[in-house]
Amino acid sequence: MKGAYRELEEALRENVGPVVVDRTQNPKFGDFSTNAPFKMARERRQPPPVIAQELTERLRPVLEGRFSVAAAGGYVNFRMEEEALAGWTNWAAGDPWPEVFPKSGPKVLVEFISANPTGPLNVANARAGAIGDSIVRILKFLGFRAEGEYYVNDAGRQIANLGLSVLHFMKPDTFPLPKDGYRGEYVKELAREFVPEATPLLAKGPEGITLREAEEFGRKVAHHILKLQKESLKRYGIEYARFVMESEIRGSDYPERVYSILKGAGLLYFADADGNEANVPLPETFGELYEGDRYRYEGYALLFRATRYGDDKDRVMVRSNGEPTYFFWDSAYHLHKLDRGYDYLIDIFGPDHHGYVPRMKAVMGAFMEATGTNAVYDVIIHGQVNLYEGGERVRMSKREGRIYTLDDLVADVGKDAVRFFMLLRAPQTELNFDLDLARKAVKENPVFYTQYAHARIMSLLDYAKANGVEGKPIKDLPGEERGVAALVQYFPYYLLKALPIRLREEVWRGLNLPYANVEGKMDFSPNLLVDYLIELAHTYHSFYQNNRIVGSDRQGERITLSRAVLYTVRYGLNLLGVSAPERMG
RNA sequence: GCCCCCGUAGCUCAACAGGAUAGAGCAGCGGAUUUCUAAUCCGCAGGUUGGGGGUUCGAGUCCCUCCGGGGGCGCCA
Repeated sequence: MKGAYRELEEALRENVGPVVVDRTQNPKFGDFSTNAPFKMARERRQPPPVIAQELTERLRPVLEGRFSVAAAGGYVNFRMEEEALAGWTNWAAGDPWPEVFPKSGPKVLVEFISANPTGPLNVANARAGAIGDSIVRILKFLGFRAEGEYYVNDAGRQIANLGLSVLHFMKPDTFPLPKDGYRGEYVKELAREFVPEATPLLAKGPEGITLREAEEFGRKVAHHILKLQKESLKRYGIEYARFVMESEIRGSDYPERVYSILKGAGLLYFADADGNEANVPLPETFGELYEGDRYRYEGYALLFRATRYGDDKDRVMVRSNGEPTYFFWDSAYHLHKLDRGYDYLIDIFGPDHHGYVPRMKAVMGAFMEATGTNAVYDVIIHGQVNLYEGGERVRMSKREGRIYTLDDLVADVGKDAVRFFMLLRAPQTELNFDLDLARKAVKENPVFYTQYAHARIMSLLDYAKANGVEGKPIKDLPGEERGVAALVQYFPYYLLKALPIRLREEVWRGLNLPYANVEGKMDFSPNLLVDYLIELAHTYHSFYQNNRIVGSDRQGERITLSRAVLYTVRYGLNLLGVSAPERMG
């Protein structure tokens, strides 16, 4: 058995084609509907109601016993037959969700957070983490081979900076704090911990230390910070398939490959200080840009013709002083990803990285064209997070040390509330996070409200067991029971809705059903799943309030119904990274 | 100046690929409790979807334009 939604999709796709199945807005139209007749009207030069009528007659025998089918204007509406719905509910009460979709879909890589290992994770990282991890979980659930990945910028000037900052707090009089140095309380703490590693450097004094030595020391510190970040992530319920170190990318042959691919495609050139293309021939390899540590093309920057791929200016890959840009190393990393054979590569960036997207898309476009690789690359920019407390915006200031970290947030309101709240709105929108509300165990708090539905059912099942009441197969669904049962069947529907259309169609394609080839943006909407869970919780609370379960003449059936809700809420919360507690408080 | 996101009920937000009467929650008002967890439920009220124009059988959704809020525009990361 596959559940009502999947059975309907399959029947429609096999008999009509890749049409859109919707939940009806108004229950009087049934449970599901399709507006396919409107879409087919133009091509077939027939009015939608005529097509709707025809489809209705075609589908009736196919869906016999499962759905009643009715044409209404240009729509075709489907209503789950009571006996069939009873069967699907019995099925849902058997904890079926993990098996609903086969696990052999497209390979997807989702990169998220990738914060610099120079300090604790912050509130924006919490948003990216909740979104990214949830997307990976939902994709896996729907059969995709999805992985989360974290890119660690453990190399370069900022890491040297970190090292020098730590040295400064060890010997403030001897070692000046570098410009753009790190100064939070945590840096002082690191200064206390890293004395043994720093001893040789401290002896050399600020003038005696090379940039490379500062960076090597900084990297040790960075890896320690990364360890702390990993612990934060663990407390936050996020698990990655892997962490990729920038230092390893730098030491691999990927920088050389980036150079050779882009040069081969005629997409690199030297520019003078004014940005004008210079008549200076490119060397054969990336390595030949240097002689030892010396840059051979002093005064000339190496540019990538990003404008050929839609960016509004060409982008610097190696500065005129010979130092490659962040963009260059990131390109190497992304080439590495591309080489690993994913079908979809998704990056989740914060709103401050907005301007960075066109150049990444440009270089990825260039890589794919030059190497003949065919993957979909897209970037999700999530909105910023505003914390509110006591009705006022919580102002943060790095300089004054008033920063609110992921750890603070989790310690304050709990992992579950943070993750739930972070997913409450569409990823690209701004999010107002009400700390007071998140802390409260009241129904206005949607996390609590939803978890309570789960705990309530657990408690009910205990009570039923103690009273010798067992679940019985459902045969009919009178009164409010139907509404509860119907909503359970929407679960896979909302999982699909959380995906961009393109990936939704991949699911059907993977099941060898007709599918639509859809281009377009990779907009994920885990917030729709969140809304659904709140609605399911509400519907159950209402049913529970109005209907006695144990002791009623339908006690066995109502236990079965409650169990169907239980597993659905549990899996739903699990996909959000939120726990499903057995009891509250 | 250019680019991106956002603008829907008093507040926070939905509206799934352009489809049916724009939906929730909170706040407000009125009700329900010898409970299988009232940590809950039921009801009422609340809208010119920022303004204007266009495309369409049909627009909150697409296009143009204006207004407002946020973000980005570096040989920083």
